[in-house]
Amino acid sequence: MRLSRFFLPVLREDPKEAEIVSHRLMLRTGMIRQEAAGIYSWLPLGFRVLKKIEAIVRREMDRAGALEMLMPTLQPAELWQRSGRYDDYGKEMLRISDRHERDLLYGPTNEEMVTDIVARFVQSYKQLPLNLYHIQWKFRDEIRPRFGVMRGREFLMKDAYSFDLTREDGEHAYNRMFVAYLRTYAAMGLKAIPMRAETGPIGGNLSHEFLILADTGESQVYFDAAFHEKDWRSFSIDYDDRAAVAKVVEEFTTMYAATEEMHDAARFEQEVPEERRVSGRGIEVGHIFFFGDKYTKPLGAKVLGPDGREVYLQSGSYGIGVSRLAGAIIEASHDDAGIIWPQPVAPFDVGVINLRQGDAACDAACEKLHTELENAGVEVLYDDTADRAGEKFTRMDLIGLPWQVIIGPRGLKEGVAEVKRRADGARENVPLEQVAEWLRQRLQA
RNA sequence: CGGGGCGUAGCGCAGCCUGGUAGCGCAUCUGCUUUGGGAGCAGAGGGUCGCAGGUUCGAAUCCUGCCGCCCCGACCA
Repeated sequence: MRLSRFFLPVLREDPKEAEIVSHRLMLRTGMIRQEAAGIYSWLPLGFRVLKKIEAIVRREMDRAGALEMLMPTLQPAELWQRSGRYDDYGKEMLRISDRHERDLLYGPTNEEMVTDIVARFVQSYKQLPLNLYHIQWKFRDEIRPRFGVMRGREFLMKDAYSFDLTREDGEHAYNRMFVAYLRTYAAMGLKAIPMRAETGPIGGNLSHEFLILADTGESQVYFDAAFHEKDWRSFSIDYDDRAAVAKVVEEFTTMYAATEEMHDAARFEQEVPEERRVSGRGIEVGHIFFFGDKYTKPLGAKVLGPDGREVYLQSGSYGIGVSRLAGAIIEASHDDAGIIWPQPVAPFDVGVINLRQGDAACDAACEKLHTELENAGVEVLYDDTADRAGEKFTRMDLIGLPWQVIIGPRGLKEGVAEVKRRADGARENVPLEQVAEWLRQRLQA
């Protein structure tokens, strides 16, 4: 992609409304544009990140046996009247009426709808287990939207729903999602600590939140430093092996970790040696619930079991804030110069900087590398603009692509390009003809 | 919803107190010179001063009402 043909409206100055770093950087890099309080357009750069996050979430959900579908943003009120939540949900739910004055709502979540689908089509235990998910925009009319996409009113969420015959099966479904979440965050270069959570308006009795640490987090968290020593890399797992899945869950839930609401200071002090007690701020990036028949009962989702008796399904729901993650990742990964994207979610893998646009040798070398990289399947943003060198460096650091290739007359005399790693600023001169392969190897690693 | 603040050019701001018909920096456009960490010179374009009413010869400025946005608190992916 040539920068001259891309849409990258970077702002030179900090927008005054942005208080926290991710919001500021998302606005400055032209990832998003605010349309109303808590409602954003995703411009091309931001949209690429959103798609990357979504792809990782999708891959891990599919891997864990969940099935992707798509439910609408608008839902009939009637469905929610049956579960009793039409009144319970309060003002946070956006209510709409159509031309026939039928009551609709912009979905804040989809338990009712998915349960209704399952109730209609699933009659036998032989059709279980079932886990359906979608990645769809939600609307919650927050009292106070803030911090950009971290607490928007409209936001993109992956929500999965499991349906099983027995409580044991249901808990295994819960555990599968738990493990899938660990893998998902790890694949984005994040450590998300699972913590026991309150169930809120979703209801139920088994629930965990996943939080990543960042100074600007909205939750106060307390946990055992032993979490830092865990192996967070994507580990392989057989999702059908109940014992293996349960073991991973146990491994990540026995150490103390709690948010403010669930924190028990006495227990914390008793279970965790003083030097390992950590407290800090966290951002909630996922929340999973197991709630048994809370929704299946009122919505009539029941099947015949092997014994010929009717039973209500055991279900759970599992959410990941996809759009919030874009902000959360920036909170966890940036420096004074700008964003430092973990490669799996970076909008492009590599930025090529032509220091002397218009110079025949520089143009030729950049064009050639640009083509080589694209042919090799590397996502590259080539700064072919006539801007000055300093502006190009600053802008490239700001948008935070993992790798930069700097090509100018000075290096060309030696037949080299300078390759810079954004994360730590490490630079290396690489012979021009080897740059594409050099990068390809590092991107695969 | 309670408390605080803001709305003037694409962005950041001044002007408002003390009314006289809008200005600065950056950005944008043209030309020339520059070119390895946000260049210089010369010129140019761009504003319903959030909206509505009122006071006045005259309102960005004073008064009233409304709208929008941000920040702090109680709730949430």
